[in-house]
Amino acid sequence: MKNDLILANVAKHITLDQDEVHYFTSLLKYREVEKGASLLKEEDVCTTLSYVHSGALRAYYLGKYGKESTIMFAIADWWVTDMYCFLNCLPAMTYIEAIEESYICQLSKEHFDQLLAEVPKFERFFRILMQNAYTREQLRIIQNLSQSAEERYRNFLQKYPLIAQQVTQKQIASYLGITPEFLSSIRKNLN
Amino acid sequence: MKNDLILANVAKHITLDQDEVHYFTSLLKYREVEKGASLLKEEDVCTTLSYVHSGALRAYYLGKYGKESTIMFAIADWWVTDMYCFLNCLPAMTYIEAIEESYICQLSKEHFDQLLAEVPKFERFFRILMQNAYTREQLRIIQNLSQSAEERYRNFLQKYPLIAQQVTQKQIASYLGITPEFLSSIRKNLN
DNA sequence: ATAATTTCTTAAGATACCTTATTTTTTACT
DNA sequence: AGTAAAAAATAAGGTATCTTAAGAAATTAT
Repeated sequence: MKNDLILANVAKHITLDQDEVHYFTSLLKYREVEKGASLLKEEDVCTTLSYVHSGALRAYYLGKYGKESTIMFAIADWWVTDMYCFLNCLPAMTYIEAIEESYICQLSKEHFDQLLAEVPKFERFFRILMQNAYTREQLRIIQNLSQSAEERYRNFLQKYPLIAQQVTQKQIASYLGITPEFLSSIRKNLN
Repeated sequence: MKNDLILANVAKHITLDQDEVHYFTSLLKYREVEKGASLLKEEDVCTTLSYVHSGALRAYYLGKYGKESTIMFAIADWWVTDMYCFLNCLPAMTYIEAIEESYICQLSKEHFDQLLAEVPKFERFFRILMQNAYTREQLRIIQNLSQSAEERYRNFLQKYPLIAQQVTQKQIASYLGITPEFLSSIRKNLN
């Protein structure tokens, strides 16, 4: 059934008994998000953590003069939120939008806290989730600091081939920190 | 005594009873690192997580043509390691060196795993540590993508005033992703 | 299907940031 | 204290990447 995917995701790191499975799934709310719709807007208090069941979302920061910087793409089996604002119950600094029709599964901050209190195994689960997120972001920083735009683009294609197919070049450019025009010229010179 | 600092750090997020305190501290190894000495070199298997009791360390990546990119500075009360390689028992991708004479306290990977198994509260502690590291790195990515070098420098000074005093401009430049010459020219034009 | 938007490409000129080299200043060593 | 080494400043010329603008291609909406 529909909980299979998220339960398999959890089972990668911890083993739940039946009661725990039942309790955990009772906290989840499924939701459909149309292509182009916003899940989170800047200044909305960010109250939910989302698991992507299907589709694709994009988290981005809106800078001065309307310049977008893509923070992450989240396709099936990824978790996404404005983590800092979620954890601290603050208005979001970022936007999250669906770049395809998506089906997601949400855990509110309240339920997140309850879950950690009731089923301490989830401390382990989220420790590993945060660990992976941290090391991923750190690698991205290293690459942003040490590589040229072309190298970063090649890396992106290699690391996220599925995402590369689902998103526009404009969005990839904003993830790499370059303009779409420059990405276009990189692509032209690739071979 | 010497464990006070690290215990206060732990106590920010979890409360230990006396046995747990005793067990935890029994796993720690204190170590002095001279200014300029390496704690970790690329290709060494990264087997320890370090808490900085006093002094200052710097983690950096060594890129093509010998270009250094500073990943993080760690002053008193910070934790530092090559997290990805520590967690996965892999040869390090980065270097860690003391930029001042430092006194650190180390937890081996083996003891780290034991600690999590024996005292599950530490899952919570490290979940929060990883969370904070993740959100910090994410903010850094947003700033790297959206701000000019001058803005990033101003931010750095504001966010890490203590670190700014302890490290050289060359090191700050390599943290910001610019050359020391360019940082020098930014500083000249600041007022 | 057609029109309307949005994305992608191309190209010329602009700018942020880099490279190299030299001098001055600060720090480390005996 | 004096010397060697490293860091910081300065400046000229170079390059990666940006800006602007226009047209072609693809996607979306009517």
